[in-house]
Amino acid sequence: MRAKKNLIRDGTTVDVMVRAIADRIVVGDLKPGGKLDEATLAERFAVSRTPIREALAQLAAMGLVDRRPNRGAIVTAVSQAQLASMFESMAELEGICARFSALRMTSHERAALESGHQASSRLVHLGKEEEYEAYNTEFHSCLYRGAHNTHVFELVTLTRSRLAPFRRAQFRLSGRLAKSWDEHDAIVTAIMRGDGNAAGEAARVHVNKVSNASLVFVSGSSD
Amino acid sequence: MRAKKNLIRDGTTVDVMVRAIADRIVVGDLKPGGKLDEATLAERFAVSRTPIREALAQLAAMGLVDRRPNRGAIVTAVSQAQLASMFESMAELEGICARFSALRMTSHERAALESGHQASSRLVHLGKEEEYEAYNTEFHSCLYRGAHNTHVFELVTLTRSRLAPFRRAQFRLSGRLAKSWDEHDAIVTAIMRGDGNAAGEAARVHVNKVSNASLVFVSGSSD
DNA sequence: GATGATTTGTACGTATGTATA
DNA sequence: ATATACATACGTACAAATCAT
Repeated sequence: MRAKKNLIRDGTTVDVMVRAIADRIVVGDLKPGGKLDEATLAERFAVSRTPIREALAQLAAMGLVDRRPNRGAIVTAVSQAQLASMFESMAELEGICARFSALRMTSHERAALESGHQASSRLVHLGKEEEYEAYNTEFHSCLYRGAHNTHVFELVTLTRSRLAPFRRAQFRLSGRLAKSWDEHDAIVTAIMRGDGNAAGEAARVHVNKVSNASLVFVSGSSD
Repeated sequence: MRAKKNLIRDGTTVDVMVRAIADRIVVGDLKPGGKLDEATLAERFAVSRTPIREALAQLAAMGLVDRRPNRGAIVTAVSQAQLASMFESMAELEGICARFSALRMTSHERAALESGHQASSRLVHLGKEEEYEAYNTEFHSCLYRGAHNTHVFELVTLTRSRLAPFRRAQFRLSGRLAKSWDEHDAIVTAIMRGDGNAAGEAARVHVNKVSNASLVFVSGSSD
């Protein structure tokens, strides 16, 4: 009887729904401000309304959807100001992670960070945007883990997931790939030196650059 | 006019349940590690299991309860290490708020902060712990708002609510009241000067002191 | 402004999965 | 290890509220 759920490790149906709906939001399939009809979603995923409701509640707690009593749920429509505040928070949180990483990373973690970073230069030279984006995610995850603070990890992960819908195509801008690597390099160098303040500052600068790129992208689109 | 809505905004019963259960946890009525039986809670609050389930889901998203598939929910049992990481996060977040506050508070906000702070010295001299605690909450809320960053506000509020169960009696320790005021004073002074870095540093120091006091309390008590 | 239609909120029943003897 | 007991997860039914006409 386990044949059905063998593909991916799915705990409960609610979790599957959370990921499914979140994906549709992140991918842009469901647009900010768009209505999320429980019955429609239930039918679309061939489940009852109950798990959909719980999934929406969780997504609301994550901040991805907005849910008003008796009036249904919509994809969270973030204002430009709110978006800016989220990017600013992200920069601060990453700054914290980088600072802590510089002070606390194990030698193994440092080695992994550096080797991954060096290897990524190849992706830059080849202009492999997709692959660099994947590496980039891992790079930042290294910083989050390297901070050795579970709560900061949760906060930065939460913020990152909330920002996800607005970070598409961040590497499409001219020269962002090479610049991103240089900024990573500054962070890595500082961490290797064990210079927490420098690492934090470099990370803040880096994320702020990404933010500006994304904000330009978002405001460029018509909404 | 709907008379009820103006008094308290108790939209849905789920929200009421969230607050009710959260209160019982924060107050210590439900202890970390304690089982949260849906049927029992439903009976206790005279509602069906459905809103209880949704409330538990939300509380799980907030991190106050831990919910394992098919195995029920328990009040989140935080390890000493996790608790330390949360306090550390809190210090960082408050540092960010104080730094931003120093740079961004309106003149009106600055005036309110300073006047409240000066007025609170009276409470210290009179040894009014309860009232000072209430003021202290307001003081920190001022910093959160003064940062003018909605996302940071959410993060710091979330973290604060998670720490709430462990912050009881923080002012019972010898001399904490006067020391707290002095630390506040350093923060306020830096903000008035518009010195962001000094304000951030002062806030971090302040929260770390509170953390140490609370950690001693937690590890000292045997519940 | 009232009424009908649609959608959310709550109650409850059944089955599956987990823990215990 | 098998079976039994029990709590949870999901589905369905009904009530209440919102909106559209």
